Amino acid sequence: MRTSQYLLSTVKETPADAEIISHKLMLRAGMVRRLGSGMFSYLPTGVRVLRKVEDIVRQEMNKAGAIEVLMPMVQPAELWQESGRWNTMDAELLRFKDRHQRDYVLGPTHEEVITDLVRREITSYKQLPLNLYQIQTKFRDERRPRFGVMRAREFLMKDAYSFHLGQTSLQQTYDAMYSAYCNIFNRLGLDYRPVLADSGAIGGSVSHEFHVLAESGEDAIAFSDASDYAANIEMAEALAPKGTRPEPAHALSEVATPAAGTVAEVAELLKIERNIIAKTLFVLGQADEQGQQPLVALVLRGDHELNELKVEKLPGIASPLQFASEEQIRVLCAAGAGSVGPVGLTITIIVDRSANTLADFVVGANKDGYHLTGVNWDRDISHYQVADIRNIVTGDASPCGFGNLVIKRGIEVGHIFQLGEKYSKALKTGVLNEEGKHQILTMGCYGVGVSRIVAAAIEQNHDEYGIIWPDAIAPFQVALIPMNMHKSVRIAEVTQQLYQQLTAAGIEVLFDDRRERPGVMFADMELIGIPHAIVIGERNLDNQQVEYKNRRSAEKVLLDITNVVADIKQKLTR
RNA sequence: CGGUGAUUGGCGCAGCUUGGUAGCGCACUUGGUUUGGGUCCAAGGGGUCGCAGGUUCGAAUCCUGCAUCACCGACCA
Repeated sequence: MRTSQYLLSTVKETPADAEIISHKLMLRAGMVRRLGSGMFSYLPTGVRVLRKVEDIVRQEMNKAGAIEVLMPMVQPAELWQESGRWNTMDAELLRFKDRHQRDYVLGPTHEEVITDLVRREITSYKQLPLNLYQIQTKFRDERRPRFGVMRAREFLMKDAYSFHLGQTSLQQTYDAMYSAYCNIFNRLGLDYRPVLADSGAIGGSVSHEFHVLAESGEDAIAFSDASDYAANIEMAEALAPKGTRPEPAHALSEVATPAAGTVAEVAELLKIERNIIAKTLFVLGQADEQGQQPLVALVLRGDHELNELKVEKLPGIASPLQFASEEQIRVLCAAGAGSVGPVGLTITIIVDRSANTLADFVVGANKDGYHLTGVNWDRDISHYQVADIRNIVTGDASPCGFGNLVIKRGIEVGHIFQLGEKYSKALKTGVLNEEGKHQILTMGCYGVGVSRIVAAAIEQNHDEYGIIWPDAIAPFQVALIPMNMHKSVRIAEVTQQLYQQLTAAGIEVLFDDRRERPGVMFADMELIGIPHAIVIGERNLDNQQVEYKNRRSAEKVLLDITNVVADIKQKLTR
């Protein structure tokens, strides 16, 4: 490709609304342009990278035995009503009507459509197992689109769905997808980790996320420093602290804590550490026969954070989790939220494992402006349950039994689930098994965020000059940068010749034939992130040589003109 | 969804307080100059000032409503 025939669209100034580096660089490098909130047009350079990622994903899926299909982005509401997600998915689901006033959704994912397809096409156990995938645009009405294509509303995703007669078969495909995903991210050249995950809104049980590690990642991942254990922070179990709870040493007493509402303020006022304060939160319990939702108290150590996901899974708790209102708290405790505690409460009290090992701790007195000190479990609070309801923190013992946890940030680029029968049951999808009996299918589903990978790759591969593409997904592999070509016939001839040779060898070359100054060409090729550059100049030409420059290492070497193609080929396969 | 802020040429911004019909840098066009790291000089083209209403002799500027976009927050009592 010649730059004069191409749409380079690079810009010097960073548009004001770009927040993270990948977003800025994708705009500056002329890869994408924003159309509306969370919606992007891809310019030629962006498309090239997107297609490379897509191709790798497609190849590895095919290799793993999955078969490609393509399903509509617009889907009839009936299917979503049938699965129940018309009601449960709520705000993220973009709904609209056609001219006949029929309801439709823009597909945020395709479980309903694929399950419907399979229930029509698959009639016998002999056709199973089956793993179908597509690479398709999705639309999710994110509550807050941001970071460019990283969290866009419209995005490109590979989604695969597998169908089985039983858990053994599902596990086999799941394992095959797990290793296919490892192959994908290895080939992409990204630093990634598979982590244990929650299956969230999609439903199901066993699940792994694949994360590209990056400071700007929106997810926190817990790693063991002594094993392969890795889990999304919302999933990582906080083990009960070792050792037993100390015996009470102090009597219960009330202290005035005017104007101290938060844990930090109370700690400051009483000159104590936050970890001997217990904070109490109130959530709604499951509705009884009359539809009444009792309050449930949650007690955590002052320096810990509630894990909503863990709480939501406990019996007796409303799901989705709902916090009690200020009024409800005041009615129950006769005090504002800043002065509440578990002492004297008759409702269900759930205590975090760590808070449970406290002795002589501090809680709100259920009296505005007062706290209790010297509080002890059993002696002062008789009925309570103990559970793991907090987020893990750095240094906690790893649930795997080896080492301690460290927390890193990651960008979720892949997610595999064992769905079970959630959709096949709702949509009554089954076949006759070997015994001639009707059996509901078991499903798995496997997603890769194709457009998100592009942004994630940039987060992990850039410098002050711009993007540094891994070879596998670079928009072009080689940049040809002639010095003063429009004045020197010799330079022009050699560059044309190299362009033809490299192109003929199947190498993707961007030949900068613009009438621009060298600085402009260097800056653009570096911004776009082309991994290998060849600079053709008069001085080196006198020795029948051109200069090679590596984008990542900045290594410069002289190559003999006659060897350029071979030398570049060698660098590309390395 | 809550809070804050923004909206002026393709991009980044000034002008608004104190009303008088729009300006700067980049980009673009033309000519010249320069040519191994975003040259320099000159001359140009391009804007219903987000939309709708109001106040006024007169509105980018003041008032009202709407729209769009962004940031922060959405357990941390």
